[in-house]
Amino acid sequence: MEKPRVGLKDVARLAGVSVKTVSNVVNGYVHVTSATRSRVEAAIKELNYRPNLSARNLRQGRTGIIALAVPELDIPYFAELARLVVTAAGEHGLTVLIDQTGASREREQLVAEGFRAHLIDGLIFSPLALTPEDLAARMDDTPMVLLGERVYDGPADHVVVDNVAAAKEATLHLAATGRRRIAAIGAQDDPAAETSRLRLAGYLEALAEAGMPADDRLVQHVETYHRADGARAMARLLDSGQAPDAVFCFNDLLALGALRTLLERGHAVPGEVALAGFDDIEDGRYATPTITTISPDKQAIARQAVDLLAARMAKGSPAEAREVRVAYELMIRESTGG
Amino acid sequence: MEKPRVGLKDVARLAGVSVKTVSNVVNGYVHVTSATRSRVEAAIKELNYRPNLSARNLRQGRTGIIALAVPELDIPYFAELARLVVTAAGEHGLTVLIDQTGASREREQLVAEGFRAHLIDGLIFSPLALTPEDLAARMDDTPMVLLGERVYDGPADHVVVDNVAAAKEATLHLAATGRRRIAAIGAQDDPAAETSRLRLAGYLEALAEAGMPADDRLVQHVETYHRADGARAMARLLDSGQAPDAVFCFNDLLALGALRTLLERGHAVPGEVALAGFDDIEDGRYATPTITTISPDKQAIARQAVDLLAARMAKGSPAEAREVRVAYELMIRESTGG
DNA sequence: ATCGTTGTATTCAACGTTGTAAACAGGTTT
DNA sequence: AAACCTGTTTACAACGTTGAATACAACGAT
Repeated sequence: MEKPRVGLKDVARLAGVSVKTVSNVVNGYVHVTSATRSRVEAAIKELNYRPNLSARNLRQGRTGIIALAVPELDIPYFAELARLVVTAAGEHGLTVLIDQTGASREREQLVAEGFRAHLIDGLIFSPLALTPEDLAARMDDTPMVLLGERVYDGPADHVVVDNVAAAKEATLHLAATGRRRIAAIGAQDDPAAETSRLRLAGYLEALAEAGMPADDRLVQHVETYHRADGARAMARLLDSGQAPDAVFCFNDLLALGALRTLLERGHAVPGEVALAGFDDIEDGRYATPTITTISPDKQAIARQAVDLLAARMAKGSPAEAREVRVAYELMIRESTGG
Repeated sequence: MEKPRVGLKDVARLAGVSVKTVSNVVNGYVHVTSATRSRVEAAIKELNYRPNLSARNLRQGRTGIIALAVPELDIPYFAELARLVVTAAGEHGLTVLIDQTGASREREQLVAEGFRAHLIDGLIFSPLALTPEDLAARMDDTPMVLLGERVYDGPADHVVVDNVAAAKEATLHLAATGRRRIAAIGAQDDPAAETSRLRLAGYLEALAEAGMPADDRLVQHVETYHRADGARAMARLLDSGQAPDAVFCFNDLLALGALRTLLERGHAVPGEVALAGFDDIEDGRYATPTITTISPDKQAIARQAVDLLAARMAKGSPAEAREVRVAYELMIRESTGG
C-alpha cells in the first residue's frame, strides 16, 4: 500500500476544473457557481482530500501555531495555565505546541533563541532560569509574550501578577490571625529566580509592616518548587528547635508538601501552625485542611497572553512592549482558620 | 521595520556559493571543503538564518510533529503522561502538539478524522467518548496509537493496562484488610466509557472472589473523574445510611475528593473507611493519609506509545495492529493502613 | 594522452498551495 | 457594432527547501 497523496491537482483532474478553482472552493471564495462547487465538493469527498498545511503555511508565511514554553507540564499551575492557553488560542484559530524547558537555562535559551523558527508564529514563554542578558541577546524576531515579572525592558510584552503585593498580603493575613513567628518556604539562591526574589520581598515587607523582626532561620531555601521540597523544608524548620507558628509557602505545591510533614508529625493545622500558599491550584481546595492561598486570575493570564501575542503577530508593528497586570485574590481557607 | 525574511538564497549570495551548497552545509553533508563551510557558516551567523521548517516539511513530506490528544491537560494523570510523552518524543527528534478533546465525542471525532492532516506525522490518542464505530469510520490514514483499552480491532496500535485485573487487585486488597462493605465510585452510564466499565468489572470480580454480595447501592455513578465528583459521590454514600467501610475509587482524583468529604465529616481514614484509587498521581502521595492506589507504569506507557508510533511512521507497513500491555503495581499506603 | 575515480559544487525540478493578473463568457450600455 | 461591465474560471509564478543528476576539477592508474 503506497502513499496515494492527494493534492488539489488530483481533485481538479477528477472534477474537470483548474487547480485554482478547487483552491477557491476550499477557501470559500464566493464567485463559484453552485454547479462547479458541488462537483468539486464531490471530488473532494471521493478522494478524501485534505489540504496540506505545510504547503499552505509556506505560501502564506504563517503557520497558525504558537508555542507555549513552560518549565514542567505536570506542575498543576502550569497544567492549568496550559489548558487555558490552549482554549484561548483556539478561539483565535491558533494551535498550541508545548515546550518543556525543565527550568534549565540551556533549554530556555534554546527556546528564546527560536529553535522552532518559522514553525511557530509566536511564543508564550514562562522563563525560570533565564537571565535578562539572555533575553537581551535574543536574535530571533518571533513575537513573544513573557509570563511572570518583567525581567527585561526589551521588546517583549509581559503578563504579570504583582508578586510582591500578593506575597505581602498573604503574609499580613497570617500576622492578622495573631501569628508571631512566620516562616517562609521557597527562597532560592539562583539570582535568576525572580519569582522567589519577589515573593520573599513581599514577605519581608509584611514582617516590617507588622512590626516583626525578620529571622534568617525562618527563611527556608529550596531547589525547586515541588511537594518534596516543601516537605523537606518544613522538616528542617521543625527540627531547628525554632518551630514557627505560621508558614508562607511561595507556591501551593510547597505548601502541600509542608502540610504533609506537619500532619505526619502530629502538628495541628491551623491550630499549631498556620499555612498559606500561592497559585490556588485545585489540590489545595481539596486538601484537609484546605489551603489558604493567593489566587491569580489564571483565566485572565491566559487570555491576555494570547491576545497580546495575536495583536503583535497581526501588525508586525514594534509598538513598544506592553505590560498587562492581572488581578489576584487572597483565598482564605481552613489552613489559616478561614 | 519590515520582514527581512532570509532564506538559503540570501545566505548563498552573501557567501558566494550556490543555494544547494548552503543547504548541504546546514544538513551536515560531508563533501564540503572546510573553507567553503566556514564561509557559509559565517554568512549564516551574519544573517541570522533559520531554516524554514514549513518548506522543509513540504519538500520531505514529513513534519516531525506528532499530536497527543488527551481529554484535559490539567488532570494530573494526563499532565504526567504528557510530560513523559513530550520527553520520549524528544528522544526520537519529534515535537509534540497537544490537543484537548474535553472528553467531547464531537471533538474526539474531529481529532480521529485528522483535522490536522499533513501537519502531524502521527497521533497518540487517549479517547474517552469515542465509540468503536467512530474509529472504524476513520478515513484519515495518519499513523495512530491508542491509549487505553482496545476498543476496536482496526489498524491502530494500542498501549493498554489490564484495567480489570488491576481493579480486581485493588478491591481484593481492601477485602484482605477485613472490610466487608466495599463501595465503588466511578461507574458511568455512557456506554462508550470503557475505563469505567472495565474497572467496574474488576471490582465485581473481586467481590465475587471474596464471597461478598454485590450491592447496587454501593456503586456510585459520576459524570466525570474530577475531585468534585468524588466528593459528591462520597457524600451520597454517607447520606444513604448504608455507609461503606471501604471505597475503591476508579481514579485518584475521585479518591481525593472522597477523602475530603470523609475527613470533613469527621470520619477516620483508614480507621473507619479505607480508600483506594487508581493512577498513582503525585497528589495521592502527599495527601494525609497517603492514598493506596494502582500505579500503572506511565513511563512505559509513554515510551511504548512513542516507539510504536515511530515504528509505524517509519515503515508505512500496515503490519497488523499491535497491542502492548504495560505493567502496573498496587501501592499500599496509609489510606488502607499500609 | 586517455580513462577512470574521487571529491566538490552546481543546475534543475518538484513538493502543494495561493495571490495576481488575465482570459472568457454573457449581458448591458453607448 | 463597439465598448463596457459583471461574474466565473484559468495560467502562471512564487513561497524555501532538497533529491537527482550533472559538471568540473584534480589525481592516479593505465
